[in-house]
Amino acid sequence: MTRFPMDKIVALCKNRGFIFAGSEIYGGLANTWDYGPLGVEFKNNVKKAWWRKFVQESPYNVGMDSAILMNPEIWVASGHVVNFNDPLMDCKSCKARFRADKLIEDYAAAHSLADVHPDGWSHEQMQSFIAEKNIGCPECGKTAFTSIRKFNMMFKTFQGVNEDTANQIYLRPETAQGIFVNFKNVQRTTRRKIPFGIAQIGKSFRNEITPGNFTFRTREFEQMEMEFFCQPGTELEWYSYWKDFCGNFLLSLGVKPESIRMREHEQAELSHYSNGTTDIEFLFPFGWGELWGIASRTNFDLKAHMEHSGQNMEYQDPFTNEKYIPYVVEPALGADRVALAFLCDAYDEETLEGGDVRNILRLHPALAPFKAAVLPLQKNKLGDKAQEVYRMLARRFMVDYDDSGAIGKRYRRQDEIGTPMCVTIDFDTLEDDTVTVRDRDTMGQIRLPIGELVNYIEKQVDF
RNA sequence: GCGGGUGUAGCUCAGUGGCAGAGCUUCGGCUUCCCAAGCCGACUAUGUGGGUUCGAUUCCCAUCACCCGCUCCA
Repeated sequence: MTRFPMDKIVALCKNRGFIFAGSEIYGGLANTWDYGPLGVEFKNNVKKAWWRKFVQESPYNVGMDSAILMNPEIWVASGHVVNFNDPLMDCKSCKARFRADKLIEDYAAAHSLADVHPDGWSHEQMQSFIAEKNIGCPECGKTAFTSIRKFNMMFKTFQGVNEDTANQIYLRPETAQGIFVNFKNVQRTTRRKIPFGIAQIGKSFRNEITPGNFTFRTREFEQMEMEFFCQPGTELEWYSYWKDFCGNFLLSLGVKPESIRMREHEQAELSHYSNGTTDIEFLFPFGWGELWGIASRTNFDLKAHMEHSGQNMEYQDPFTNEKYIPYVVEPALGADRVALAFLCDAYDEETLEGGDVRNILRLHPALAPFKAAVLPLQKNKLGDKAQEVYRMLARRFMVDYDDSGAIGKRYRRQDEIGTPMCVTIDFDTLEDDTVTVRDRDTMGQIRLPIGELVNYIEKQVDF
């Protein structure tokens, strides 16, 4: 299978108005990206598809949209204030930078110290362990490190007029907590019985040390997360249910089976609160990258909020009257990331008989920015009729209109932005109200009455 | 944040201490009318800030951005 380099994807995105570099006229701002006219349609379609499968069609789930700014105590309870930072240290000799916990883990693995897990350690503990064991720099072998500096990945800002620490709040580093703190509200108002899930799409912010690879890792990103609440003991069944569900979601939207794989986390790799985690990975141009994390999180989050806020987070089973804190399965997906995956998977170049190359985005019609383009074969005499067809379709779908240049050139333009169907108006259209519908992938053509167009497109766009 | 490299038009590339060039793209016109045809015309650039100099796109410094390596987990 051909993997095209990322440059090609980036170039196409910039040229055709999918994604632009952020703040460009001021020299840019590292790793920020703006979605252009086609990009926003495309990304909205990705989100719509997810929402349809995870909320609209789901017998279990409901949706919500929580605030980005939240009470800072939430991040204390969730562990983000304490744990969401990287303990960094630099080698004084070769200037290489390392995470102290990684150094210790690697050392423990190399020396088969099974009971050494630096996850919960303080900086002092880590520092003295490194000194005690004389752990050296993996680059140059020297043992002189700077002291550990903590780097919290949460963006800080201030609420109100006083910029002092009392007013300091965070931009959320994940959307999940907005769901957890609303668990009772949602359960009560929707009268849901467990099992049920709450889904949310929204922006999150992480001050990553090393973002990069186009929109794969950015400091501002959009998440599509779902927290699924279930009875303790049933969580692993649901965990495997949602794993399959997520995989099927990607395949139903045209992701090539060979482009994705499931990677189950090893026992040692699991977070301390998780009893099962799987990553769905995608083969990006730069290699395999995580797309979708599906984690069985036990009752860690609800329990933490219950203890920290003093509010009861228990659910009472209406049949058995048993009270418990629900267990949670969380499929968390990056919207920008999965959009990028769809783009990489869809990008194709085809060499035609004449030798020239056709660029095609083989996006699933449900995801394509434009569902169809209306093209009059001749501008002056067929323009009115074409406009009429365009207006009719525009009431139902995003459609493009193009009357400039040769017809073949216009087909190519649409191929490059992933438009699945081209509706061509010719002189016969004026006689019998039929049009040519040209297919992006096969380049094949069929003749359809104008009256059947909406239904035809509707059928193609479904998934 | 560290090490190495690169910044000229929307894109791909020329070029010079003294008026900045080509191809493609885009737009307009003519022509054609079912797969990037042709002809005519038009728009658009030395990343940013400072220094040396009579004069800097060119030389120097800083800065910003991008690319390649160390990074992690949406």
